[in-house]
Amino acid sequence: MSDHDDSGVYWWRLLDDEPFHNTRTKILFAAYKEIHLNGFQAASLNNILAHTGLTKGALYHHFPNKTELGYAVIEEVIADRIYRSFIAPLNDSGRPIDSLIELIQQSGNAFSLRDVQLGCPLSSLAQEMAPIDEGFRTRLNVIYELWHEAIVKAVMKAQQSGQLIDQVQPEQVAVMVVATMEGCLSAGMISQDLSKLMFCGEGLIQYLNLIQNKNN
Amino acid sequence: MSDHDDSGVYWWRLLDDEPFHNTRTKILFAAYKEIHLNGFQAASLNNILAHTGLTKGALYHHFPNKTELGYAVIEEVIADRIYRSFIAPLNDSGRPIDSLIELIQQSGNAFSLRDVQLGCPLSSLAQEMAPIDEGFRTRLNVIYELWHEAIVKAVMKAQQSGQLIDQVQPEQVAVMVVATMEGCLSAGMISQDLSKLMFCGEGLIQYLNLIQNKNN
DNA sequence: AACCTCACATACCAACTGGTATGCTTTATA
DNA sequence: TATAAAGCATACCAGTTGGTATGTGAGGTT
Repeated sequence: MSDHDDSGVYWWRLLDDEPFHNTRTKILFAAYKEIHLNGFQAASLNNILAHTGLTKGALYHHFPNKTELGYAVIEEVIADRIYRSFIAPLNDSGRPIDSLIELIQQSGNAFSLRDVQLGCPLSSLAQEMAPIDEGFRTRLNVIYELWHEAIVKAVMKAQQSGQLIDQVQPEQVAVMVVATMEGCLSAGMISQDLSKLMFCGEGLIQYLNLIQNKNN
Repeated sequence: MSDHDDSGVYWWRLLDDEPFHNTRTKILFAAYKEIHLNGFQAASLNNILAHTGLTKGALYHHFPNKTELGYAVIEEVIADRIYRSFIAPLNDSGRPIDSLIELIQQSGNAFSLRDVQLGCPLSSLAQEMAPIDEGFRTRLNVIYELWHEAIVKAVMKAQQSGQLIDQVQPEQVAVMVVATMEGCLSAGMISQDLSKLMFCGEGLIQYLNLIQNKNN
């Protein structure tokens, strides 16, 4: 079950400048893959080490235990990818809602079938660990809040320049956009159907169009 | 981690007529709870049996292995609860969108804090098992498709009686509604904040209002 | 009464888990 | 150059896992 090939094209592509050369980072990314595939609890330290060629001595030299390794994966790998993929691109646009729509479209198009099959590492970890470990929950929650904040800013900017209809509450839009994006990914994953994911994303885009003023 | 009290009020309340008296069902529901708490892979058969007072002989008399037990939990417990909570209530309304909105509101109000902390058993199981076991994925997908179909019917009915704006595609609305509902639950779970869940739900309701014709 | 099947209980097992104690190099420091 | 510390490797451990082989009592059948 846990064996796999690493040939999948990830939408959160690895960046070239990431320091893969040091042992700690090797373990961190191997752990990220294992966790992404099998979940945290089912992730095997022996598997992680087998993929890196390292041993248990190396692991426990850099991390005190499995739980702290999981925390580090969240803070140093997952947070970074979410930020680069969904938060950073939102900055400073004249028409923030349009650039949000564009971001959703681009994200959707970047998914391979394998990406969709594996699901979103953020939401799957949240589903698994949030109910049973506060350390996981708080660390994952930080990422979600950063994400929300970024969208809130964008919506408020659009609001202030009169691009939105009256009833819109920025925080509500933010929470809903994030929720729907992850829900769309989940729908694509469970159906293993990329078109279903895109279809769902178009629904979200329709919503974002409906809250915009037509006469502007 | 796996110990817990069973005092939580579930929104998918157990119905009185469910046959708890026979051994198979006892195991089934104990397994459901364990899986809902810890996920399937981390669910311990020994824990399940300890909660029922039964032994391994009983379990392996009724189920060939752990995986088949998981399948049975999906088909006989989870499917039933989703159907009763979200699918059956959608039938035959004069104003289907309004009754869908009402269903969303009622569901939201029925959540206790503990319900939200635990998350949705359907989506958490999907996140965990869909990528690594086809048997789980297909069985969970059946539930989602039934859910989608029911909403598609409702939207088409509203469409045919001219209650919706032109751009609406029923299947798109269906996929998005389900996706957003689960995303809202996820947002509530990760923040451990009921108001965030409700807030997200109101966003979805706003969407459902926006796709309705105002002059009707 | 003999027999058989069902419905479990008991005892046990190999495999794997996270974690630890110790040893060995290499590098930095003094 | 002596010494300390960092950065790993090796070997090992108790606990837990899913799974199995066997035993046993009740109920029905002939």
